[in-house]
Amino acid sequence: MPKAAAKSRSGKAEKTRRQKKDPNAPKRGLSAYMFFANEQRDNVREENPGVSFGQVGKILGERWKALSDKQRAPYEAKAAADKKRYEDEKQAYNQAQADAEEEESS
DNA sequence: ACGCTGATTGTTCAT
DNA sequence: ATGAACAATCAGCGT
Repeated sequence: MPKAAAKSRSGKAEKTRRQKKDPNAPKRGLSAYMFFANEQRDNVREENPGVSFGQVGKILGERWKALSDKQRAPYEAKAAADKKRYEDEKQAYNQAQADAEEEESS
């Protein structure tokens, strides 16, 4: 194991509370679950017809972990690729900031 | 140097 | 259009 996350993810079951305060918020990349859900969404719904989002959502999460590490690998790979995408915006964001600063200095 | 928190991402479903 | 469980993330900031 590389390392252990000794914290319960900020422990906040709030909700999609976002709304950044940055000018061009470099929204991070998607996560492995996003890609996994993209592929499994139809599969899960296929095996669980009639299940409302409540069930599908939970089942989806259960199956997600049900996969083997190498099974999630492709999704993680996408997540990594997506993160790269985010890197680009984050970089542009940093640069834009520096640029704005320069302008501000002007 | 170290760790935490917050912000974000997409699905489905209903309203 | 948005919210909510489901999971990952991980980059920036503060101490």
